[in-house]
Amino acid sequence: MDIPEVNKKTTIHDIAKMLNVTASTVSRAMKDHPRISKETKKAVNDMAEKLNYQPNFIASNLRTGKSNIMGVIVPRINRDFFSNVIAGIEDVAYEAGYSVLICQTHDNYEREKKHVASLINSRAEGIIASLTIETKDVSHFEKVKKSNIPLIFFDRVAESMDVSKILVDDYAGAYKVTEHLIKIGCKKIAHFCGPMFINVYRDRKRGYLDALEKHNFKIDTNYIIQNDLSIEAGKQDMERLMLLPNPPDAIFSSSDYSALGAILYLKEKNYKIPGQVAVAGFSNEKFTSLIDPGITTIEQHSKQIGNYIAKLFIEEISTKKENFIPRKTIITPELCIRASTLDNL
Amino acid sequence: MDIPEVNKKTTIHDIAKMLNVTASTVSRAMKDHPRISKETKKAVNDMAEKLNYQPNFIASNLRTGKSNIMGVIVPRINRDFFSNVIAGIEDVAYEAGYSVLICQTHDNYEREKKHVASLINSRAEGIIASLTIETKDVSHFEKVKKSNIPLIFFDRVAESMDVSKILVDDYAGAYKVTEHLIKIGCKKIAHFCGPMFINVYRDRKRGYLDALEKHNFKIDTNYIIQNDLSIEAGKQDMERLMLLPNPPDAIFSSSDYSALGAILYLKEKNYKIPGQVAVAGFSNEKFTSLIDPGITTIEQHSKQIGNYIAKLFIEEISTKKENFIPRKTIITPELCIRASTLDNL
DNA sequence: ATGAAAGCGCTAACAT
DNA sequence: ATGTTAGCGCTTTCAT
Repeated sequence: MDIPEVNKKTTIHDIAKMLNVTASTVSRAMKDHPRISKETKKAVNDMAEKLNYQPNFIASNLRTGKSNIMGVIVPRINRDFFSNVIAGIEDVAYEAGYSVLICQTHDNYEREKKHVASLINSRAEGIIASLTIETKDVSHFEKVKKSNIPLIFFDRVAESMDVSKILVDDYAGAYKVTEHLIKIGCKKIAHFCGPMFINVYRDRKRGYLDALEKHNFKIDTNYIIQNDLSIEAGKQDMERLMLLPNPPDAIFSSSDYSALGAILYLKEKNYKIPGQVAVAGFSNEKFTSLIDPGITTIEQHSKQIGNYIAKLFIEEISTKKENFIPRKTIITPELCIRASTLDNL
Repeated sequence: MDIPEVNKKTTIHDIAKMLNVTASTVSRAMKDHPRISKETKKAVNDMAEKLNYQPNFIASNLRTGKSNIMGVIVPRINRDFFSNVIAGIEDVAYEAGYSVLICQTHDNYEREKKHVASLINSRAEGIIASLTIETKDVSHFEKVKKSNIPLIFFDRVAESMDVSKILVDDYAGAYKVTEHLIKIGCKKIAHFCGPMFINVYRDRKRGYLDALEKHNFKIDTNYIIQNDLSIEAGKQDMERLMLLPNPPDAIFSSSDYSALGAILYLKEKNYKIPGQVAVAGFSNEKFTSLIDPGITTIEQHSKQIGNYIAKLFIEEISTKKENFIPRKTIITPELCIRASTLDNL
């Protein structure tokens, strides 16, 4: 009463048996090995086709110790910055024969830990990561290093770790935006920032503060608000700011999303943007150019960052470990001036 | 001159040797096997920790024939619809112990073929896919079936294939939008559609046509334009429409992106929206609620679709093949009325 | 409660 | 140009 094993997948042994050769020959024929005859190759490929043979990557990976997998861990895939970086990585990776395994943490620390463990256990050949907003302890990434898996951080990086990092010059970006706001005549420039243990938010705040100081502005701590940088937070905190006895005439937000929230609030209350309040964000999310008014923001060259990371990864993999020196690369971002800060007079 | 093998990864054999037990015992101890003593388990786990042991999923997968991988293929990950579906899949999948392997095709047919092959070869336990805009020949998906890998399509599906499909009722969505435009007083309703070999665009067009007929509208083929549904296409074709001798007073676009393009053009030329032209899209992309005017569109319940797909997948996997009957599920979408169609009088 | 042994499917060094 | 053989790291049946 046994059901015939119709479900069993074809292996190279099945092909070998049919052709009266050995598995090695089949294996070699499939990889176009130079000293397998043309006829054998054809026979093998035809038989493979006929039997619907599907090579088993798992077996091959186990044998060769190579998985050809590049793991990428990002907070979320629907942010333009991250999806562009991923697209940039993919282009280079596919070209070089790697698969890209995309993992999103949804900014959840536990999920980040799980993804990292899973990538190590799946023998990913390298891990590219941007930290969650919650990540303080990076011991899970230390394990990656210990396992001799190349690790590259970008954007939200673990500064304590001795690995390659690709960063946007957040300080310079923030400085440029702030200086631009000063130039168009803003006198009371507020700032939304994220948690200070994240490098990007810390650096953007520093850029903001330094630009103000450089231009002899007095720092008003009431104008600096830390929140989760969501649209909702932008709305609420913009309201808080506008209800101050001395409300600001500009807001520089560390995120386009909270900048958008600010705009939504200001429009609802019929403030003029710019005029009464100028608004600037950070990241050049697609929507910043679509809404009215367009939001002044910072372009981070995300796709090029992705290309660069992937190239760096391939370089690191193909360099002997002891000869590879981790490097920090800083990309200079660009100011995109749009209607939200065209003039504040 | 030999470099000591410091790079070699710890295996269960190393742990076994250290503890004077066998690999079987270590393997069992790690999986909390009932008849391994508490002490042995503790010793094994401690030693594993000490030697920085990382289980090799590849070896384990090869042995058990299970990869625990759910492959998801979508055109692009930065569309809200797809990223929400993915998030919905992830929630259920992780809960059930599966990893989700996200693949994006960028609407490129060759990439779709590669992803499919790669998922088969990596022994993914199931594939969930939404086709590229270019896909006509689905023989690569036939191979998935032949390899006995459960396959589920959603949104852009291969109708010819006998597998489970989850669809939004595009017809009903389009019908609702069109009827809504009629109700607010539009007399000349134009339509942007995508390629007719894609089910969703065909169904949306049918819904549009049927609603018009139902209300005794004469169909004007000049008002129906097929394009790639991008922002750019929306701009250009809106211009074409407005330059007709008898321009439309409403546009229903099969995509939010081309609806946005239409709005950008209309705003630039100072048409009143609505008033002169009402605009509606499809998909409820986030930006539709953010721009001014908000765009009337169709919400597809994307996250729930993801949850549902993942559950269906798990059901299919855990059902004997001969007992599983593929089913088609149709989700009813919802009309979201926003400022762009509030009234056209 | 633990050990011995076989094998998942593939590759590659070493034959011939 | 092809065959032989061993083994990647793990699981699991059968044995004790």
